[in-house]
Amino acid sequence: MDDQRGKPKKERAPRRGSNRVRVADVALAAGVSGATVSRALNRTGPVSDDIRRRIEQAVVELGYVPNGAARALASQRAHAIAAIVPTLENTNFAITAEAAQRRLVEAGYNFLVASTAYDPEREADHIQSLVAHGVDGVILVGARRDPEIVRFLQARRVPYVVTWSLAGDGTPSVGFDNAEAARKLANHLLDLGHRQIGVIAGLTKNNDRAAARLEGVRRALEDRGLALPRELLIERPYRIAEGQFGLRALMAMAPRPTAVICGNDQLAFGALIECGRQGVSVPAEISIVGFDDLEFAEQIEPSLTTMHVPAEEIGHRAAEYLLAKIVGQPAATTTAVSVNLIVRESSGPPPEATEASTPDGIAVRERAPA
Amino acid sequence: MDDQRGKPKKERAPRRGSNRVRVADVALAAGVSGATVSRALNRTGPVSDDIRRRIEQAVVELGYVPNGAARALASQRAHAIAAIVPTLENTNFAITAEAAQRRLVEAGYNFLVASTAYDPEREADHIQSLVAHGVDGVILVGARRDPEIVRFLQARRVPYVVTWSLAGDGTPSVGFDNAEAARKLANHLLDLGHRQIGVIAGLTKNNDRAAARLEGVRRALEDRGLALPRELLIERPYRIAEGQFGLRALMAMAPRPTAVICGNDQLAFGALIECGRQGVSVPAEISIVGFDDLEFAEQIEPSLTTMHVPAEEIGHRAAEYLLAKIVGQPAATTTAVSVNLIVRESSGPPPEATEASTPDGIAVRERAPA
DNA sequence: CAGATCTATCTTAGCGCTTACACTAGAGCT
DNA sequence: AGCTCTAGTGTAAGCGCTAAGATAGATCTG
Repeated sequence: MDDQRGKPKKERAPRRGSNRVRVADVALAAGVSGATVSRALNRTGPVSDDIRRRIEQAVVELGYVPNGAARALASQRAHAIAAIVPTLENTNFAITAEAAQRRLVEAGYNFLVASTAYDPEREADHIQSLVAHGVDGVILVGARRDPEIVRFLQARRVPYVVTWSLAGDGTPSVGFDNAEAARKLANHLLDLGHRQIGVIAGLTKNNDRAAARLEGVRRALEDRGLALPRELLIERPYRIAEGQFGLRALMAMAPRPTAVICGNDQLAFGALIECGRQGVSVPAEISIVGFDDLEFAEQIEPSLTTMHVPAEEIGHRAAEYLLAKIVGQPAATTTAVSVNLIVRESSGPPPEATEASTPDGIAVRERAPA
Repeated sequence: MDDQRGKPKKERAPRRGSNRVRVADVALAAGVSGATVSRALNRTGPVSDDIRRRIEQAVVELGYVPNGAARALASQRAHAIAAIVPTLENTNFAITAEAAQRRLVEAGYNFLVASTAYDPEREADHIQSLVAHGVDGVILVGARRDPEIVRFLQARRVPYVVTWSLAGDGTPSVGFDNAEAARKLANHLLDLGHRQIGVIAGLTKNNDRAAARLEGVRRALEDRGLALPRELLIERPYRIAEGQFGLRALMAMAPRPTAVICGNDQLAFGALIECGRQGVSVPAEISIVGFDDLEFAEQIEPSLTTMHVPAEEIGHRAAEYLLAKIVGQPAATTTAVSVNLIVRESSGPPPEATEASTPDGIAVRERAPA
């Protein structure tokens, strides 16, 4: 090379980088070029068995570990996928994330998480930042978000998949129809004879799942000519204490509901606990149903009737989808996982059941006989 | 449309990379060199106010976002930190991870997670892989692990911190003394007069926290001249159903314990539920205590006496430690967070309390009076 | 058997950024 | 005035890896 710059030409400073083993070292040891090492290691081109063996041996002997950043820079692939969830405190999302992580790590990908606390802006920020940092795919929760951020993802050609919801439009998603599931839950109660049904929903503001569940309940009621009176609907954050609060509020209503549908199990646990506290017997006096089927649902007293959601499967399939998409394989845009109504002890017929409704389906005021 | 590809002397292939805005573009727009842009953006050298302003404006106008891989490669810093936890299903670890993530993202770092399912080998694999991929720091759970992996971390000069335990040796850690905390819990029961104490511990095999808690209980008993008979100790995975199992087993023992210490709240919930199911009144007939203070602990009937652990604080401080370490700032090697005994309804004096032990402290066989 | 076709491998040019070092002015001293 | 500093900027050398194109044999083929 030349030396045109400055006359004194000082010995170039010692290398900046770490002193770790590099492809060049492996190549030298195996007596081949770096390109061949790369090809052998990434199975990205033909390499003779003999050479491949020599390379593998050299890798082991030298303890070579590829440099992720360099690989990412050169190949434009970070080998990392991110999940952006509302919160990890919700066991469901934790389970979904963990399942995705398991599958991804197995496929040689790293897994990043970020949480939004249900704040769309934070979600947008995270998406931007993670994509900028080069993740190869993104797992999102919920189908509702600013179209701009969707365009951003598409423009950057970063595969993404929505979970816990089914996206109507072309958006890739793995989840289930929250409205339909909630409708089933409501129908279970309606079929048992309940007509005064209260709802303790999750906050629907930035949560399409919560909103859809509520919508599903409304639909079920409408199908029977009933409506959800405003005073029987309570929206609260997903916490046990809020479920307790919700139940107290509902019990204070004049036409006291004979059944309460909760936006998730967390709220239902709270409701159940509050019933216990107030000496209201479940399901004799009131039925309570939840949604998600957390571990506790089966164990609590009385055990909780709820909608089982395969949280783990959602994570697994979302990972699967991205993995396929990244290598350009076709993959079903929409994957519906099945949710199941699990009827347990917390739901039963209303107090003075069968006579409780008039022919036209309008709920009749309970007149406590004593 | 195209024509450039023609046969005549292949014009260097079109650039491989994305067509995104790069520093060079920003530099051009701001009329400075790339180096200055880098310095301005990373505050890594002096830049005049005027130029800084021009650069910032160009960044906004062009929508420049730095390429993480290139930055990582050039600077040998990935701006990413990983947490390796046993499982995210345990709300405690989820909370710790989430808190760390929040702090880290705030500081401009990405956050990776991997879970081990309490398998030391998987933990080692994850550590290797994540460090190889260039993370700048690692958050670990528990202080016990193969010295080799610790050496690896040290050799690679990757800062790491252990959580949920306090490491005796020089290992950086933020947590608490599990043994001491468990000892307090046991003392609470002993002070109430219990002498027949059963334990449903977590699996201690690859879990130093579980082991330490058990050890703490043993120590408390020994301090009063008591021992933990083998048949009163049950080790089970951290699940509600296992707590139920454990309680059933304990109830079948001849000297039926008057109190049960559970390795965590999960197990305690199971025990509590099983008591309810078997009609054993808590705390009148038996006291149950847990460890962790999950959300449910306060709400369950009867509410659970347990050891409160600041899971969030642990995550926050662990992140803080790594952040400091990465930039070479000093940081306390050991951060003890405080745990607190929360006495609730599930613990009380033993059935026929005060007379239950002989002067020398040896528990007396309960002879059911009927 | 020359030319065409493959195959396995090497050469080399980046990927987009940071940073060591060189350089230029103006400020501060003596 | 001559000198030393320092602040602000530019130049260019990589960081460690991948991948396009070039190359050299080996294998066909008519």
